Amino acid sequence: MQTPSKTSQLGRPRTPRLSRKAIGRAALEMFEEEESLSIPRLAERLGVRQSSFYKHVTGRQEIIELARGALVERAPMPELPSGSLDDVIREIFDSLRKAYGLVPALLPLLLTQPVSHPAALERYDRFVEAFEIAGAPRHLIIPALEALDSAAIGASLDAMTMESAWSINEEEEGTYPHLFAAKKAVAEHPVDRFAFLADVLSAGLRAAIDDD
Amino acid sequence: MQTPSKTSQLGRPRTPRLSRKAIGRAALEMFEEEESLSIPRLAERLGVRQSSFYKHVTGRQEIIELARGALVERAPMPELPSGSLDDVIREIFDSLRKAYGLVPALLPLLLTQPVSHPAALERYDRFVEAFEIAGAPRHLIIPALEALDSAAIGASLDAMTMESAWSINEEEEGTYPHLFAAKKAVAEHPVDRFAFLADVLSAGLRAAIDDD
DNA sequence: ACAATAAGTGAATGGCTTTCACTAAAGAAT
DNA sequence: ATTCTTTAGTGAAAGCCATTCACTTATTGT
Repeated sequence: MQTPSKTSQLGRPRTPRLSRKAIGRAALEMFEEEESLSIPRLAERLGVRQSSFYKHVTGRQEIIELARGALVERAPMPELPSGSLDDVIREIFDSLRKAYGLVPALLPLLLTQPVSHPAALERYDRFVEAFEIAGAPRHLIIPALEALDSAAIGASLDAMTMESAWSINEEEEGTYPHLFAAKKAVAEHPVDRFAFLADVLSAGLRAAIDDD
Repeated sequence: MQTPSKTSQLGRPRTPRLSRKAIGRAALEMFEEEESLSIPRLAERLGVRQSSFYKHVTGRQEIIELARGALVERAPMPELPSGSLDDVIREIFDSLRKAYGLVPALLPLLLTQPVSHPAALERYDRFVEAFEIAGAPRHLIIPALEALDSAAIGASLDAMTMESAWSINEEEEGTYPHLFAAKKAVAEHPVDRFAFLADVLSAGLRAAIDDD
């Protein structure tokens, strides 16, 4: 009479070891901690073999989409201001950047595939609703949302690429004088990029929408 | 006396088969045609073995940076308007989107590493110069340029992801009613995303800059 | 009780990037 | 001119990766 310490793990387990939700969450954690996704390493994290994933998911792309879902589910839906257009724009942008800021490594991968996870679609649906309530013309809502989304992603990535998006040394000061001076100026007089972008988007979107 | 049809290709060739410029150009072409970069396939294109690259380049990342250089060198520097801020903003945005639109597959990879190719740095240096001439405050030039860059990348990627960034079927109309309606509205009343973004950025950046 | 299905495994395939000892030519020094 | 050093390309291999598939064991439906 031995404790069934059989670790052979063959055949169907009595209790499920995986689920789409667990996969999404673990993938998201992996992106945060390792800045990349590897299926063998994800399997290790979950105490499972790599081939097991393919019972729940068609491939890598789908795991990435599940990570998007996990990201959305982690950040609670913000109070959606039935407020002014300005409030709506700032609230959405803020909500996006907060989520994206946590996992910069995931962003380039999210950019290359359409949003299909239900939790994410639901979130965007609410964003659209807020735009409607604020009185935005319906045909401009999608373009506006796309603009907010890429701006939030771009800013989060810029924030990750430490130092600067342009890598130049001291000795190249003479080669790129204007760029160098501009970098120096912003170093001496730092600008909060998120606040700046929020201002730009708010003013810009309101102008574009009112012109309609 | 035989024609030296020896294809053994061993040892140093009499005339160089590779150069950083040729590698960058070929990589860019490969991104355009195959939407990805693989070193073995790039070697095939250039009639060379994969290990040869490592005599000219430290690795994959550097090849991507050379592709960035090739992209910049392909598009001629636009006439830089010593004009109004509005002109400068639109000219830069247009120049960026034209370049990026040709190689959407490359963009996510460019996003994740700083600009270091001299041709690219030189181009950005001129952009900064144009901002200076237009009278933008120096510490806001870099943030403004970052905003233009991410917007151009985001819009080019959105344009690639055919149909829509949000993938929903007819039968999900009820699940995401606002999103669905907004998609329908923009389908019926199409919006040129680049023109829209140009308007948003122009108005937004001018407002943010004038507020200073 | 039994068939069908579902979840997990193990092994293999074919792709990828990078490294390194090797070869042959070019360029520098004597 | 000869020799030495450096340079550009090769070939083979190591160590990753994602994906597939025949197999095993449990659960579910009849």
